[in-house]
Amino acid sequence: MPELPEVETVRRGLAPHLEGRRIAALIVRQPRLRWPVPRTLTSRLRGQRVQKLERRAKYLLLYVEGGAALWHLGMSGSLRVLAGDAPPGKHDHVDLLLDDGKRIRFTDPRRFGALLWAGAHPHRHKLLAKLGPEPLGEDFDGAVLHAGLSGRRIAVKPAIMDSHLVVGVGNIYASEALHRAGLRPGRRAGSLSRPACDRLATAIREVLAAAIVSGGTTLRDFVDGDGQPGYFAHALQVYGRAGQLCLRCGGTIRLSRHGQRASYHCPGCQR
DNA sequence: CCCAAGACCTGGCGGC
DNA sequence: TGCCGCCAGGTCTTGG
Repeated sequence: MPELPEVETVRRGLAPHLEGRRIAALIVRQPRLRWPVPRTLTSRLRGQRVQKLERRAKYLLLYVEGGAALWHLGMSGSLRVLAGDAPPGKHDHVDLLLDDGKRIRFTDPRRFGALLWAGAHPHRHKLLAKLGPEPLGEDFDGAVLHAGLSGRRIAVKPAIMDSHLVVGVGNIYASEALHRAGLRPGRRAGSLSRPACDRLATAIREVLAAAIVSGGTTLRDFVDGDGQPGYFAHALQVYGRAGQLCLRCGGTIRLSRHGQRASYHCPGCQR
């Protein structure tokens, strides 16, 4: 479900509710997520004041005194703010209760999400230590992309989805960014010229930034209220549009597959 | 090191 | 209706 823009929007929606508040309790109804939720997490968080809610890649980092908890939404996870008591549904695995009576509820039907303790130096945690640069940060550009892709024989699409190269490019935005850059998803990663990498890096940044802007309106309603999540609210140019016309050149969007994942591209304007 | 495939889960959909 | 196979926005782990 959540790609980087969604996770960032959730962070922005949640942070004002969390930061500065004290955690009254952590209720874990279903500890069996991607990895078991540590039994000790409850006592680590209870009574602690939330210092900050940060995002790294698609992970949320909940900082308290002594360290940070690491929260990942997986493929089907969501977090939302509830005002008070509300009977949990089948997939409402975790509640974080705050001292003002609010309840942060984690729902995740597929249980690919994770909730872990990352310690006093969370960025050194195994899951974060080897991640590539943030796509919207200063450490990511065409040069980094070019260096990371050179010599690689795999298709460029799965290559840019590898979080060791750059984080936060999920299946939807990989297709969208390649379309924006005019590159076929099946192109050998190592065949991209430096200018092509410049275009692709820029496209990745623009696509993600635009999704954060548009996601901010739809997803915030979801986090705070009872609207529907706005994952498809963005103006997608190719993703999910097989057989339809390309909005740029009028070609017909094609569905292909790289690895096990669906890719969409326009043969007319992507080389 | 590189790459492809498998693994973890549930739910929704189309087809018979 | 019911069952079956396939698909889904992630990403770590394994095996060649």
